[in-house]
Amino acid sequence: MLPPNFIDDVYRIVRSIPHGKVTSYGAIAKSLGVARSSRMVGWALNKSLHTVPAHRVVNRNGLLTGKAAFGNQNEMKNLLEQEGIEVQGDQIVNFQKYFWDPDSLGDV
DNA sequence: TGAGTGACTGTAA
DNA sequence: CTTACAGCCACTC
Repeated sequence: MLPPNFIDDVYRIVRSIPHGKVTSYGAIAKSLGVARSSRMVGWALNKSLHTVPAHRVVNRNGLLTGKAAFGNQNEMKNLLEQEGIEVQGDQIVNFQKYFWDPDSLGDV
């Protein structure tokens, strides 16, 4: 079972994503020790949609899979572009270049 | 109570 | 290269 503070942990990590960077559900899940529950990360974000910069979280392909949750499906793309991230259609260009590993929190 | 669904991922064919 | 399947956990009907 997920820790009761799971959402809070996701909240903290997502908020820690540097400006102009993005990460994936799996990376967050892994960082929390629930690598196999990546879906739960998306679920947690949905619960905290308006309390975290969820637009910085995409799937492992850099695809804006959660854009629908923003109400306006262009909102997520817009937010990313505002941070200097190039988005083509629903996918981040050079995703690997913008990718940020949550585990690098303590590395800095 | 049981079955279906989802902001995912990894592996196999 | 794309498509399919299984595992995962919580929520909703």
